[in-house]
Amino acid sequence: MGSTALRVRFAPSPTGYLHVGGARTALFNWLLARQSGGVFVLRIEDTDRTRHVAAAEQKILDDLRWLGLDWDEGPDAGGDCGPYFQSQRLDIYQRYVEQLLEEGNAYYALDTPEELEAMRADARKAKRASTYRRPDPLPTVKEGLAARDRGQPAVVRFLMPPGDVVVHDLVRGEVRVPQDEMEDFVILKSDGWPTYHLACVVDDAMMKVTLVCRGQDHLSNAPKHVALQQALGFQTPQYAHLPLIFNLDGSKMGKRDKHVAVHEAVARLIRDGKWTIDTVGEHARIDADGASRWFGDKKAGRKPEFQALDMDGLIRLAGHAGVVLPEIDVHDFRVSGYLPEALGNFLNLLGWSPGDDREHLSRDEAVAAFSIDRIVKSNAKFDRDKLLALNTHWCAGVSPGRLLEAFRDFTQTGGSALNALDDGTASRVLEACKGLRTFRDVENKAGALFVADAQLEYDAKAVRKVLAKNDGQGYAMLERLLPALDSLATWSPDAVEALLADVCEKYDVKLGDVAQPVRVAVTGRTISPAIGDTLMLLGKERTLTRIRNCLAAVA
RNA sequence: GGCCCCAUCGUCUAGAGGUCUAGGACACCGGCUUUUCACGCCGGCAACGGGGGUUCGAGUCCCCCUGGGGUCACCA
Repeated sequence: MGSTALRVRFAPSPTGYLHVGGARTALFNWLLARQSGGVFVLRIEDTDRTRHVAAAEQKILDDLRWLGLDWDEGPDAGGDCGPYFQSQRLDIYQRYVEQLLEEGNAYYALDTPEELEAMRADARKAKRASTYRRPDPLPTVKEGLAARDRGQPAVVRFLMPPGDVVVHDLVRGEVRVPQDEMEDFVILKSDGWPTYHLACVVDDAMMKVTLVCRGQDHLSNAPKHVALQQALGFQTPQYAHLPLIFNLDGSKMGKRDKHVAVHEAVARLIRDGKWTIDTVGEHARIDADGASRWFGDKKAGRKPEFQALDMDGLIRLAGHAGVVLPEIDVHDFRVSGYLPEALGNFLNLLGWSPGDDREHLSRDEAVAAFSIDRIVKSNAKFDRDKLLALNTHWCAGVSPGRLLEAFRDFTQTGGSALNALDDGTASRVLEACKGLRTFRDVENKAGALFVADAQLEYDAKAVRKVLAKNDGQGYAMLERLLPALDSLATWSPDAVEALLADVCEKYDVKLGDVAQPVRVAVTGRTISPAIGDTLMLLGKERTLTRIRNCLAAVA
């Protein structure tokens, strides 16, 4: 790998939460750095002022940390190549633009949007790839500046030098792009901010990045970047372009998916008369105008504007509408009760494999095993079933302490009612929920134990099938059980289960005939931890209270 | 549409010319376990897109076709 240490970077743009695809890229870069003693740089590419989302950086950093990916240089970490926000490096880009301009490698372009559109149309008709027609003669810098000062749109374009460009990609080999495929792309926007291409090339050079590992959607950018590097006299880093990740059905994993899912549910609620537009605003905590823009108005022919609602509002709205959001961001999985160990393991296996039959890799094992030449070339699909299986595996394999820690993050981040539990209780709940697939399972299985007794809701179907059937056989069983439980001296899972077993023998019935009525009576549902654990968690008093309440309700 | 990239079970993948009657995992199907839901255990189904070459021999190399994807912005 040469004499200098490896320096890699992850460069997200703060437009929302950390996407799983981005997380995979970050993970691979991190792995590369950690296994080689190299440096992992985090850089925020916030040069798009229109798409910038407030506090998005913090969310991204937070989810990166949650995944266990730490960076050596970047926001909160500092470093010698900062600042690590592109919005704070504007003067640097300006310098290089001037250099390019002076050396005749760039020029001011004064085309109007209409002219550009016309060029695109022409190119399409002529079946040409590049659309931009270089002006002849080129405007001088003076003319450009003058036009800009007059308020005319003026951008700076890179003057693409003649000759094909070859990119040496570590996963794809040599990629050659013919010269006429590349046009004079914009490097400085009319608002004075750099485009991605310029900022990225300049920063990678100044931050001494030796290897650029990113998604394959950037492959077609690589030749442009190489040409720019040559014009600026920069060294070209090594490149590795990762295969892309799609939904199982082949569609892209876009954040639109979430809006669409919620929108459909809300439309249904409104159609059924259960909600109005005001309800939407209320739940999403946005004003009436925002709500109506987000939802759209069919009669007025107004399409939904999804940007009217940010992700946090959308999450709130989804909660109220009873929609499980399609999970596409790291944060979604965090809120859904996944372990970072599992998500990381899963992402690690998307586009890479260790080469043997191992599927379960700890982070340390991944650091040891990872290598760029084992990266797969073809795109992958995100199979949630497999992720679920991995999560199940890690939930079972992780230490009780670690599981508790992760569970607390889940209840906190997702706003679970179980967040109120103390550590001791939470541990016992986790223990009683062994076999869990996600932390949501814990909520579903044990949540009813922690609502107030008077608030306990009974599932009608469960009552019918377990308690009421056969002339109230279940209720009868409860009547018999009540005094026995009441007089039970030691309240432990074993003692409770022994008592139930005795009852079975005494009345010659199956364990299910006695345990299920109790379960339904104390939880309102047919699902809960093992009956001994369920009653233990509930405590003797509340168990008896709930059974009495249940009996009283039918009396 | 131009250009670029890719192509093994439904999915993630192993496979770097003979050891491939193609391996593993998830999903699925059967069975076992079981007081619910899960978990767990055992077994089964299931793939080299098509056509040409090269070679004694091709899933593995080459070409074409087909299919999928990316990209063609003053977004990154």
